[in-house]
Amino acid sequence: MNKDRLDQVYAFQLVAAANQFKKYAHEQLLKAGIKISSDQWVVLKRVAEHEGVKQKELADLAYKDPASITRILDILQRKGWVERRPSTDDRRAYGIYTTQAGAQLVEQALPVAKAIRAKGLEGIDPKEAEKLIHLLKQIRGNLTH
Amino acid sequence: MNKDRLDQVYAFQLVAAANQFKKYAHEQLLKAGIKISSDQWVVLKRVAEHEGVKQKELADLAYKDPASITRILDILQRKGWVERRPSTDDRRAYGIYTTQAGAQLVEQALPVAKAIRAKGLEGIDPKEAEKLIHLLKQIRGNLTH
DNA sequence: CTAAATTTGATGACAAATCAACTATTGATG
DNA sequence: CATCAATAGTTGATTTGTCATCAAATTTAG
Repeated sequence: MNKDRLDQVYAFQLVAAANQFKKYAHEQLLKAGIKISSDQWVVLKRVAEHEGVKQKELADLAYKDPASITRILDILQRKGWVERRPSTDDRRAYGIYTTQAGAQLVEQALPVAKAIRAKGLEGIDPKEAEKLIHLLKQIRGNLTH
Repeated sequence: MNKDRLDQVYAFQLVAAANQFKKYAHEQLLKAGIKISSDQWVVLKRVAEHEGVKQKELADLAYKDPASITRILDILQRKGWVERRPSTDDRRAYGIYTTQAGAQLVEQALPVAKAIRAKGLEGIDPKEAEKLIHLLKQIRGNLTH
């Protein structure tokens, strides 16, 4: 009757589910012939949705640290999926753009990403899924100063 | 009205909430004078609950990779909180035990850990929290072969 | 306009996750 | 019993997250 049993602690399930999601996503994308990680995908997708976005904005959009963005962009650039173009109005900043290959890859990966998300929600009522999103947002808010 | 907007995609919120939890926990534990990460805490707590546990069992209990367990135990050992004692019945394996300092630290950190979890659930109905745990388990199950 | 404060991005250090390769030991099978 | 597969743990490589620090550029104040 130990209330602290780890498998009943939400935080534990939260971290475990997040890890499993990343793992499954990476694996499924690989299986589809797309060598991209879950985090790289999030960033690439955001770039595709906001061509010319600055790294700082990207960090906000993806809820990631600017340092993480720097490194993920390094990888995406190395793979030839995005470009950094010097910003005209601010010489400290870059505008980030997808390359043709990057845009193509986004189109190719979109249905896979959708299938991955659907797989996670199998057997879960859409209403419940809505509630889940709301709860996750609230938790994150509670823990953010 | 884009249903795919990232902030509405559960996986995105899942990962963001998990990261935020780790971050907040680390920060609060530090503020309480306890230099331990969220992941180290999970492992240390499990060791305290299962003195003499083997690393493989620990990996299962904590939903972590054996390689992660090895490295986290290295740190916990370096900090003087756990011991690896050669297993008598299997010369490949170790029994993991908390040291006196480790056991003390668990006692000291327990209320802090509890407070951290409570903070995350502020304003959330306990029934909802139950549901959250269930949903997270189901998602993890859906994505696990 | 100049000096101070802020912002953007990069980098190094550390922790952690994943995968693959490796050693040592154990267990099973012919 | 000898061999061979499975298991426990370690290690290296790569990616990501967080923090702290830094340089360069911009903005704000005096």
